[in-house]
Amino acid sequence: MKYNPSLIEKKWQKKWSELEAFKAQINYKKPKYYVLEMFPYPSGAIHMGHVRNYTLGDLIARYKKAQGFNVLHPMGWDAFGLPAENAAIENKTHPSTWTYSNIESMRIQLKQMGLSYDWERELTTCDPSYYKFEQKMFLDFYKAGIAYKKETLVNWDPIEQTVLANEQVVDGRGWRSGAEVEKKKMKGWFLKISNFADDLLNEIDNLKDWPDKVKIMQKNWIGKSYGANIKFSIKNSSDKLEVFTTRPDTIFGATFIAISPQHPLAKKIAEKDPKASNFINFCEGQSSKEIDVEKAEKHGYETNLYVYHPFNKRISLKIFIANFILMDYGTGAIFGCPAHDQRDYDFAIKYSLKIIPVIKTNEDLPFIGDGTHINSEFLNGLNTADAIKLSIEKLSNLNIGNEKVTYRIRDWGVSRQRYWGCPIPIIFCDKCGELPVPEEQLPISLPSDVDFNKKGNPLDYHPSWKHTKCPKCNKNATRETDTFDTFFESSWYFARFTDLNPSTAFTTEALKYWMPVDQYIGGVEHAVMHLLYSRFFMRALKHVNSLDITEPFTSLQTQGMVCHQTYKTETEQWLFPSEVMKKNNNYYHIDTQEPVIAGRTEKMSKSKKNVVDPQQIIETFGADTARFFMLSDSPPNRDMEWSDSGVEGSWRFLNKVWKFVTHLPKNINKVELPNNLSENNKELLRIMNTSINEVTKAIDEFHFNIAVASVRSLYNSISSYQISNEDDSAVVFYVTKNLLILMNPMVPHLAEELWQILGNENIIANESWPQAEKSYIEINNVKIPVQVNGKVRAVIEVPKDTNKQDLEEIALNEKNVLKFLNHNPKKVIIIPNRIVNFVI
RNA sequence: GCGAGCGUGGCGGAAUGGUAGACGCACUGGACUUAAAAUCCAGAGUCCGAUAAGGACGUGGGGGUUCAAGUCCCCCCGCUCGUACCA
Repeated sequence: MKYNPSLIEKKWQKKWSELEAFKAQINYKKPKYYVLEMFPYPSGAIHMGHVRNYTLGDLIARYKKAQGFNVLHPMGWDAFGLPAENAAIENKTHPSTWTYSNIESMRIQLKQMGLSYDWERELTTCDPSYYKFEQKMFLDFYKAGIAYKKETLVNWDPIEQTVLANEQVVDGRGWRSGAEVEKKKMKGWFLKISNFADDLLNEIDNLKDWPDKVKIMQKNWIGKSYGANIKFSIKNSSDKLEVFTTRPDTIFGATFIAISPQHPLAKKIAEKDPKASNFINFCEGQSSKEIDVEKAEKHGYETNLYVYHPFNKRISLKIFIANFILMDYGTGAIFGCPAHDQRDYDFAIKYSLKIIPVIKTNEDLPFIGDGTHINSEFLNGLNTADAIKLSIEKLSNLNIGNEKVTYRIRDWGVSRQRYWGCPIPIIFCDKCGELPVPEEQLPISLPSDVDFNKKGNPLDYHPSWKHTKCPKCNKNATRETDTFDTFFESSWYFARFTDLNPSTAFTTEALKYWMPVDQYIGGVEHAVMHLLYSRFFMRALKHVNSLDITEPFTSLQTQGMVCHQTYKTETEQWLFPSEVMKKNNNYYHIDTQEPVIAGRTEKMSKSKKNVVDPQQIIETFGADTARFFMLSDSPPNRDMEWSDSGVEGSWRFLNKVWKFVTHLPKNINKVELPNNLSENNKELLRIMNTSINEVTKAIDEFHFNIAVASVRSLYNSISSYQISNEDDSAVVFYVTKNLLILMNPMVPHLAEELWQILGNENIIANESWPQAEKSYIEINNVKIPVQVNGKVRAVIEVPKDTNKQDLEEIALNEKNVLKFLNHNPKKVIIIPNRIVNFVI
């Protein structure tokens, strides 16, 4: 009987489903474990990134089940978003039709992988039964002052008459129309994440099982900084200009003032100064992406306004309007101290402004570090910390400034001017103004009869959808036509999985039992936004008494990307790996035989065609091989390279295991170990118990590649074991059973089938995880390297815990050690069971 | 630009500050076969040496701490992720 994955995989998938093997139990007394992988956008087909993500989660889910936990392992669809609208325009299919048919095919693919999901808990975010709850959440936020409306600048495509996402702007032009993108002021809805900034920041330190890199990125994103606000008096005016600075100590180095083009003062200046107005228009036409703002050449407009230096009225500083000052940060105005800030320095050089050093240094300017203050009147002689403290004290004594904490994080703009998203439940009435939709009218569903051939937002030009009655005065009114950012849906789906109750978003008991998610797994690209929004959302929902959770994810693991070599023809056309063949270390096109250039290994992407279709792999080798390779190749949090030969290696290994187990003598099915174990028996049991420890530890530490290596080693030991009597057979049988249990989370179909072939009646999915027995693992002898000056010159084998004296003596009997010890050692370092090092 | 991460044989990777290269891929030799594939056995970081014993070098580059550094510290280079309307 040959290993036939397509046969056995279908068989066991059916069996698991019949037995409801992975259904989360409603037994709130049992210890629980909630495993979750970031749910996918239903793009149409699963890709290798999904296969990796979901294999990692499935391994954990099956492992925790074996350890006796009541496991919740659900799956759903992040189903709103731009691609559905793009497909609607390109293929003339309705976003809903397109999305739901994609979900159908992807669900089939996920099932083919044998993932242990509780499919009864599947959810789809574009379904009104899901999004109706978030309309209620929004209304709660609105009433609690967490949601508000304000003006922002958006990318406007004048030809398409639509707002463009940042990714739809290519080199300043609309991706479809090619028109130069304009900036348009628009009102949109925001959530006050800034109100929670301190708590979001402080609690990061309590996220013990999150990767440090993610925690650091979130801290930096929130960007809490301590400094001062300083009110400058404007010359010949009663107006004040307030600036924020983290370095009030450098105030005597100030040589200019710069304000954002969006600053109210800039607008006031522009009213009387057409050149200023032109400059502001120019700045607003520039990209507002952070990366573009930072990289753009610095431009300033020199106004004819001055402010007085706060501590010396004889000094006045000119006000510039500058493109690199962000209105969203601080007060939208800064004082420039070129000697001690790189950007101010660049600006000062460009506009020939004075540079006054106020910190003593021998280094080149700008000097950013700490030091003794000079040219700074009352701050002279102080270091940075003391100077900051004293300058703030003086400012507040004079009533022209105060200590100030500022955050980099901006409020979350949740409005999108698109059709395929959750409608925002607000009504505008000419008489009564802006009003929340009464709760009994929820959900506000999307209309299905929309036309994507017209320009603009389908919800806006739909003939009837937006027209409604004012809930207060019953006169004609209109609906909000903006829909939510799709991060809205993904900010609470994990809590929804705990109970899909149709009438309420959450049920307290289920939430209390299942939340928080014990293990969350997804791409590192979500390190900040999705994860921070989710953390914020729980706090916001708690604030409006919807639930009582602060942190949604106890442990987080971020997976690396799946990469593959790239191939190009000599005419620079990308090729799929399936179009390329290798012959004598050269690459050729499989059909045309033309030479192919093999490029570097990069993240799999459709544009470079370096993708391998999981469907193909599953059909050729089976899901278990795909899973096994995914786990074996690289540690989960690093990038991995998909290679055909690696897959074949995994396939070969699974075949070996299959052949070995199916060829075990039929009569060896013994449950008990023999009473008198031979040395060989003991050695095999030692290896097995060591493997149990290794695999367990590796899984707990998320080093699944090591777990795989350990399983392979164990197999190598079993398969090379010489069976010479019945006792040997019994031991081999016993060890093989344990091997299968260890392999089950990795290759569940194969494990089930072989388990059954060994004569077991229960499924292996219900077996308990083995515990290593210490008595087998203990060893008598250890090998210790002997070094001379840190270089290994011999290895000695000695009884465990041999004392220092004996170790030195034994080491000094080694010929090769003596060869390098031409005189008495200056120092001898001996750590029992570890090392002997002679220093000469 | 800013923030974060990563860099170890031909390749993927392993290594509580204590024998660098576990486990695998590719490769080489052998067995089996008319032959090939598959399978099994063996070898293998590079260089010197005899294919041995043994030695030198070796974890992106440079410097440092230490009896001992892939691991800790400083500087540099390269690649990747994020950068707020892609998900």
